[in-house]
Amino acid sequence: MGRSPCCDKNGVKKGPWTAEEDQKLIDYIRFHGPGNWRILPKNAGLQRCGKSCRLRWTNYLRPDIKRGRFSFEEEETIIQLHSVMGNKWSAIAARLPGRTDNEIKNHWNTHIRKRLIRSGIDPVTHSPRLDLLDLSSLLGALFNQPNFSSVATHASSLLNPDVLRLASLLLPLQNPNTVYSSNLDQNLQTPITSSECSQPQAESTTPTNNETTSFELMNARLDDVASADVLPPLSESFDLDSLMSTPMSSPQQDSIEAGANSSSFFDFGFPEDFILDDFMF
DNA sequence: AAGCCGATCAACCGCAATGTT
DNA sequence: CAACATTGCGGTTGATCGGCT
Repeated sequence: MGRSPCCDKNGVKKGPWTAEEDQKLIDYIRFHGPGNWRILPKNAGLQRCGKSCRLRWTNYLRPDIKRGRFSFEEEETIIQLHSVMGNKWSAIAARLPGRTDNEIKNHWNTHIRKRLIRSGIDPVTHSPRLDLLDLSSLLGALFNQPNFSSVATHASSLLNPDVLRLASLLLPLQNPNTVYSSNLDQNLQTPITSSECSQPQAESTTPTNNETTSFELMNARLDDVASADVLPPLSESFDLDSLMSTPMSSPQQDSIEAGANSSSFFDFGFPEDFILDDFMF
């Protein structure tokens, strides 16, 4: 036996409320007060489920509801509260007089969340998206260190080892002072805009060697640079998805897409011999 | 003018917590 | 204490609208 329905589905209207229905509900609650939602629709002469009446009242008809656009201050408050509370919309709404949890949730999902993503901020953690946004800068600085091995030891505890290995492959291992480093230095100084990211950048990043890129060769190559105990071999299950999502708390697809759009990760430029499919197992 | 598409938001659904018998 | 009812909450859906082609 499943859970009994909250109301009898037969004869119960669904969908948008009419002005007449709204008026009936308002009149009833004005006289009797809210509550007893199960019997309310019958007493008020409404062909609605009690749950639907409660929702309509709390989210739309309540006299203390403030409607209209969210002010800048309200948005900032929501962001602040969300960073502490997460998706506790009712708790956030309790601190924003006149706003309902539903309204705040909708506004978050349609406006604020997208704005944060565009700004390179993870809307879940409220931290800068270091994994994608500044990965090239981070790794550029890392690989240009003269004492790379010791730095990598520390970095490997912070980053997905697969990221480090892939980045190692993409960097000019035999000649670290080629166009790659200048490209990376540039990245350190100038943030990449999304429009810039969409531009192909292959011409300045083409390596000269024509080695084939296989899984084994990759590991062998990396072993020349960093000792194996610093960087473990690429895991068999490694793929770009894991790389893209590693430090991110939210697996939501559009976060990934937005991150990729604004990311400077691919500004390394792939060597000609780099076969992306080699990473797709 | 018509069709498509993305954004928005009201409303719904399912589940969990809480209250009542 | 168990069973059931009610309420609250967060995620999701779908109708609507406006911009674009």
